[in-house]
Amino acid sequence: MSKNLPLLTAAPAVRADAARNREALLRAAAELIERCGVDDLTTDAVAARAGVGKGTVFRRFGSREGLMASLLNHREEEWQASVISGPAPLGPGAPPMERLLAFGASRLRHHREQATLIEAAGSTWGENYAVLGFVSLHVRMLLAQLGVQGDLAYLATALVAPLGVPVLRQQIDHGGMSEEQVLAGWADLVRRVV
Amino acid sequence: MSKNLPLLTAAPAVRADAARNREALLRAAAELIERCGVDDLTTDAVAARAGVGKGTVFRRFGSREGLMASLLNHREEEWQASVISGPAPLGPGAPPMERLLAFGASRLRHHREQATLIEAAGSTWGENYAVLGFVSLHVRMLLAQLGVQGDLAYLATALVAPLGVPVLRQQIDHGGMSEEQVLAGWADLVRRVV
DNA sequence: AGGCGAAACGGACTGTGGTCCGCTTTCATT
DNA sequence: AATGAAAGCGGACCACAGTCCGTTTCGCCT
Repeated sequence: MSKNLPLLTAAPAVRADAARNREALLRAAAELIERCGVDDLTTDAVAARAGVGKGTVFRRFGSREGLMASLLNHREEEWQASVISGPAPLGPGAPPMERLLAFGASRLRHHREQATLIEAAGSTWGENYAVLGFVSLHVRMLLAQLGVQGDLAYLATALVAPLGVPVLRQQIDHGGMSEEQVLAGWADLVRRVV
Repeated sequence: MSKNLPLLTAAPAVRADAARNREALLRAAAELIERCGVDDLTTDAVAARAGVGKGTVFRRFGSREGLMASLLNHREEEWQASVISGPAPLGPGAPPMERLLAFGASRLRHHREQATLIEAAGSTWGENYAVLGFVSLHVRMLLAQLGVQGDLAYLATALVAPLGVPVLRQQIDHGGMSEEQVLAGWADLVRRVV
C-alpha cells in the first residue's frame, strides 16, 4: 500500500539533497561566470560557493565540461520552447519557408550569444544527442513540408552544420564577414537546396 | 660584408638545436601515439622520449594541442599537395564538377582517418587559418569555374562545413548513417547548390 | 520511533598541463 | 680562436581537473 507508485511518477526517485545541491551548483556556476568569465571558472570555486564538496560537482555533472553543458541545456530548452510553441514565424503558424529562415536567424543569434559557453562545454555539448536531434528533426520536418525530395535526414544536418559555432567563428571573427552577410548567405543556400 | 643577407634567406635564422629538438619531439610524439593512442599521450612522456626537457615541448609548440596540430599539419600538407598537383580527378585536369565531388570524398576520408588527432588538437586546429583558408579557397575556385552565382565565399565555407569531424561523428557514429550515405548526401547537396 | 540499506557527501590525494628562471648552447663578429 | 649576447634549455614548481573511500544523510519499512 504505497502512497506513490514509483512507476507512475516520472522522476526516478532523486534524493532531495541531491536535487538541492544540483541547483545550488548551477546557481553558483552561473554567478561565478557572470563575475569572472567562463575561462577562469574552477570547479573548486564552484563547489566552495555552493557550499558543497568538490566530489559532489563531479558526481552530479561528471566533469567540468558536463557542468557547462548543463548550464547550456537550460537556455537551450528555453530556445526549443520558443520553436515549439513561441510566436510565428519561429514558432508554428508561419509558412514553412518563413519558419526555416527564422530558424536560421534565431539559431545563429543563439549560437553567437552562447559561443563561449558552448566552446567551454567542448565535446560534451557536441555529444548532446537530444539537442542535435531536436534541431535536425525540426529542419527535416520543415523540408518535408516544403516538398523537398531526397535524403532529408542528411540535408537537415548539412543545413544545420554551417550554423555551428566553429564555422561562425571562422566566418565572422576570422574571415571578416558580418552576421548579416552570413545570414544572407545561409538563406541563399537554403533557397538553392529547396 | 656579411656572407648571407638575412633578408634573402626565407628562414628566419632558426637555431640548429631548436630545429633538431623540434624534429625529435614530433618523431617521439608520433611513435608514442602509434603505441599508446592519442588519449594516453602525456607531454612528460614525449619530452622524455625525445631526450629533452618538458619546457622545450611548450617552447616549440605552445601547448599539448599545439603539438597535435603540428603533427596534423604534416599530413595536411601531403593532402594539399595531392589537391594541387596530384592525379585527377582530385588534382587538376578533370572537369570542375568531378573535381568537386572528388574533393568531398577525399576530404571526408581524410577527416575520418585523422579524427582522433583532430579532436585532440581541439581549437588549435580550428584556428589554423592556413588550412581552412586553403580548403575554402579551393572550393570557391571550383564553384567559380562551374559558373555559380552569388556569395561564393560563403557558399564555399557552407559546403565544407558538413564535412567537419563533429558533424561526421554525429551522422556516422551516432546517427547510423554509412560513409557512402553521407557522401551521396553531400554530392546531392552540391548538385542542388550548383 | 527507530533501524537499515542505499545513495550521496566531502575533502585529501593524484596525475598532468603549463610556467618560470637560472644555466647552457649557438653563432656572428673580430 | 676568443668573446659576448641572444636564443634555447631543463626540470623543479604550481594550479586545477578528476578520483577514492570513510563518513553522513536520506527515506522507506516495520
